[in-house]
Amino acid sequence: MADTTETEPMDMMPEPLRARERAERIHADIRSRICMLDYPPGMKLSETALAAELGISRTPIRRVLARLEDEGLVTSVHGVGTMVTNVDYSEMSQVYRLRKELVLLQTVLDPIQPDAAFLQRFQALYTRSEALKTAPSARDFSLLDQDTFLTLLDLTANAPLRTMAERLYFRTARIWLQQVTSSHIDLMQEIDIYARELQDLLGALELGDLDAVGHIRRGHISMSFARMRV
Amino acid sequence: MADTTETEPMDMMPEPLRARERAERIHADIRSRICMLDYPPGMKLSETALAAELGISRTPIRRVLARLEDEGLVTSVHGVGTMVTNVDYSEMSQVYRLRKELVLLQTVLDPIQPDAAFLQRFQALYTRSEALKTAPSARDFSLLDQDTFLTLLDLTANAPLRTMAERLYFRTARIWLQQVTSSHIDLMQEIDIYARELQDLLGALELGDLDAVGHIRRGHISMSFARMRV
DNA sequence: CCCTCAACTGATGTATACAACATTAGGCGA
DNA sequence: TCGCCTAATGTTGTATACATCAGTTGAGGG
Repeated sequence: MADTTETEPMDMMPEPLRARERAERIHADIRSRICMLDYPPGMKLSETALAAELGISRTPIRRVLARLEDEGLVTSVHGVGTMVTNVDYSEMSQVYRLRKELVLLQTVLDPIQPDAAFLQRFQALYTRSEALKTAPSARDFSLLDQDTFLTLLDLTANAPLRTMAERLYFRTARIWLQQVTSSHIDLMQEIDIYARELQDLLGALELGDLDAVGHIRRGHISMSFARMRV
Repeated sequence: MADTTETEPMDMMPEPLRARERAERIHADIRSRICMLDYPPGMKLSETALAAELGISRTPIRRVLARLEDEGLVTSVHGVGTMVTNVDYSEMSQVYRLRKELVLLQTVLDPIQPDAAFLQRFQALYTRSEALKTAPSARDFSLLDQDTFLTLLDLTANAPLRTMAERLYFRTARIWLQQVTSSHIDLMQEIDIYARELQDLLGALELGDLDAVGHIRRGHISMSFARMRV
């Protein structure tokens, strides 16, 4: 009698959030394309085109775009289109000043002491930064910076702080890539500086000195911003 | 030939964001109902019912609910419904600890010196707090606290900080009202303390001492949280 | 040649029917 | 009477047709 229907009541993880998960992937995907300048500022993101590309209808696409608009990465105007936002200096300045403060809170509010696995993950990041010296790539650099940020986010258990820091990071992550592309800053120099930063952070992490981690990051965020304003 | 169509090209404010504005109002409205416990935790918010109540379709309602879900005020489950979230102690604790830090940043990062009009607005808030002593009302108290928060938000020009502080505030604003309703804290005592806080803040504002404003608020947030954990 | 305006095009916003899903009530048999 | 299975119901998620809006283009008149 069990042949007629295959209900499979025993499933390790039924994952009733299949739809939610898909939306999450699409969101992260479009966000990544914006931050990697695959979708440059001003570009129109057609809901119809995205829907066709992903093989779904406009409805779930619109939900993702609405979230991206909340996050300040796109703006939708009725009758015109959905355009990737540009980042002006004033806004960028405000975000950076706030990030400089939040990065300190990340190691003060609900700090999580790094374990061996974490140190290994971070060591891999440092290795990548050294590899960039022999094979410079602005895109790979941006990806490394993104992975580093997300890794260091695991040092705090404060969920609201994590989400806010993440929103702020992706809000201005593309600025650096823009500056490199337009040759306003030197790629090789940035790679050298970044490798040193990761080395410094690795040393502080091995000592378990999270306070030092926060201040090292703060200093680098500040200097990185200072080098950009050409 | 102009009789057939009434285009009215001359309008003071064409307001092309009529739809956007409506969504904003609906969002603020539902958010207020949740924070005022008109929609208590666990209550199911039917999209169909809300759409019928507002005389529109489910589509714009769903957009608002999706945003509220991003803000942590509701959770939607496929096939079940959209329920008002509950706030557990751990989450509340994390939010309060973060708010204590952000309230300091609000008067440090991009401070705006209060002008005469601002002082007058704040004076009105203090008057309301004194009026509450003769006519105590938990609901009016919550509304006053909300207005006070939004007013003090104008002391910083940092847009990202403003949006984040606002999100955090509304995330846990209903906790206090819950505690009063369940008689875990004394309403009259809270009103007295709050009136004193507004008096202290008014004095600091009149002196233009924004640093004092931040620290006074920080202390009151901390003590308010301490009084709540029964 | 230039200005005006009206229709066209393509975009987002909305309404609605349908699909997928979870819960519940009820019937049927052991 | 108890347990299981099935159908019904109500929910959110999706697809799609339509409404609304803004930019564009081209024809017509001065």
